[in-house]
Amino acid sequence: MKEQLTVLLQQALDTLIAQGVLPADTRPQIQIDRSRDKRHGDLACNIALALAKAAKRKPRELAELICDALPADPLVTRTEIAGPGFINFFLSADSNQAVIRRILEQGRTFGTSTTGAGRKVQVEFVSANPTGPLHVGHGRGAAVGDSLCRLLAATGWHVASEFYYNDAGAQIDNLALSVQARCRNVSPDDPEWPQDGYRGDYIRDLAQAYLRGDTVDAEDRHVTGSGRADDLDDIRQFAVAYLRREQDLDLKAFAVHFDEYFLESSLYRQGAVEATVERLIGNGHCYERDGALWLRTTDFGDDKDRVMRKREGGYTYFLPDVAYHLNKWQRGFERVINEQGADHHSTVTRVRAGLQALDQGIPEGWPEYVLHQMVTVMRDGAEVKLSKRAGSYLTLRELIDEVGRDATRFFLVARAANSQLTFDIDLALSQSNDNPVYYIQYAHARSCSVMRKLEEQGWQWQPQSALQHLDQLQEEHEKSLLRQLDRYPEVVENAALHSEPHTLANYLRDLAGDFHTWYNAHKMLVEEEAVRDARVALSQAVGQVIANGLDLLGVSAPEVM
RNA sequence: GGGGGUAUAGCUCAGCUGGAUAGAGCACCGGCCUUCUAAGCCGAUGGUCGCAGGUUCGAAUCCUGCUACUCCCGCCA
Repeated sequence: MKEQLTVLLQQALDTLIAQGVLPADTRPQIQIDRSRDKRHGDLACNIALALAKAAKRKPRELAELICDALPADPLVTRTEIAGPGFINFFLSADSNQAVIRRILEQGRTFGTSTTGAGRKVQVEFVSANPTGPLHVGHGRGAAVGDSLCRLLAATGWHVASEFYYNDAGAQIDNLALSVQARCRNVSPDDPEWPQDGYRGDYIRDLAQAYLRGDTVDAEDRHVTGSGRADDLDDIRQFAVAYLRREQDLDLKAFAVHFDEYFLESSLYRQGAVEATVERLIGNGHCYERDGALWLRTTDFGDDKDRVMRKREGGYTYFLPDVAYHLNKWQRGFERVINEQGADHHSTVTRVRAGLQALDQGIPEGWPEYVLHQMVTVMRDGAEVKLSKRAGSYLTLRELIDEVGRDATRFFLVARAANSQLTFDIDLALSQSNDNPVYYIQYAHARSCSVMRKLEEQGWQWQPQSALQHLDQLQEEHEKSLLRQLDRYPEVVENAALHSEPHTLANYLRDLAGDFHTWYNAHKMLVEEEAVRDARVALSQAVGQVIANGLDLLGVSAPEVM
């Protein structure tokens, strides 16, 4: 609808240019906004305010001229000039009601677009090292990252999801030593316990499984434990597989899927790390100091230079990170979005600097980052304390078991990533309108219930004939709902474009609120057939949009509650 | 000390990327009411958008400088 209006406005401006009212070189950005206030019509345009100076006229006067030059169109019933010079458009009832037809015809595809045009985008998220179960912070990454994938796919991108992890570094050695200690019945408080060992109880379970000779099947590896406590390498293999399997189960419980699991070790095996170092040295961005090899990242906006190769010869994590991202670039991803905890923010500049130093024509802002802030968990009005030293923390799976997948996903995705999040378990569990998940799902269930009730009463409802009666939707509540429904495709588009899935969550809460209000105010299953047809059509449309939107958040839309 | 993030109603948070009188839910207050599903419904009150400047027709939104909270700042990952 905005597009049609833009065309009309452009024609009006062309006319004014031809008449000499506007300078010939006017290249205006036509911006059309939805009116917040009903009295300001349906859509508003600020073009007269923006062009007033160029036209050397008062904004209202120019607005008048634009309106006069506007071609007539059945879409627009009338225009009005308001405030400092806004042009308000009042659209025909017909065009407002047409959204229901679009929704019912398009069904599950309503709200999707082809904006991405099949271009390749990769979303990397979670990327937890296999040293323990996933915690709530990983859950936030999983919820946000997976929703981003869904949003991008819905807007026409070719999406690949990826999980990156280190299966061979110092932390994994540490893991193996911890498991070995447990195999030998050493406890975290014993003097022989390894320095910085992983103290959690899961290490004990892991050790027992190893000693039993269990076989573990993870998504990307399969290992049988030998049970030999002396074989540290075997323990390492087993421990990584075991914890990867645990994480797979966590992700499965969360309905999150990855197309690719990428191993840091593979970069070394393929020589990608060496090749990257040589390239960086060859480009003259490196120097030696104190026996270490440094990259001059300050040339690319970092606040200090970074060590790439340590004095003892090993590489810092930063170098494989650069090699990894070069690999992503070579795989042809036009966009790469990395979803990570905000504590990794310092790597952003570093990785981008490294990529620039490679001189491969990689854009400066590539890759994109979505960084999420910390999650704290509340239960019974008090913060659930997480003790890293004792290795005790609330795992993602425990949270899902307690409040369910839908509530967990919704709560973790419903807040802007870059603000801190408090997860209120009591709220997530409550079946009341305080709980947005319940509130939204209930709106969907209600819309389904109306249909069931209709059939019980022996009434017929056919979309084709119902669509003939949309002019019956005259109540204010119905008009607000129509406006709300009409926004949905834009909401999806913007959420995908700006990597902000929380805006979709907010939208759904608003839509559900409008639906409940309408439901309370007006009976749908009235005797009068035309009115009933139209209202059921609206109810169906709302249910469809809620189902579509919830799906993009990875939340189910139950038909009965 | 350097950097990231945040700051909006008593509380939890929105605010469509610069638009018109800043919104919602809780809480509080006043009415109504038990329904096509069982979250009751309607309304009122409540704001120096952290502070101070700047940019322009117009700023919660952009820029600069402060303040508070928070996270990061290793030849760990």
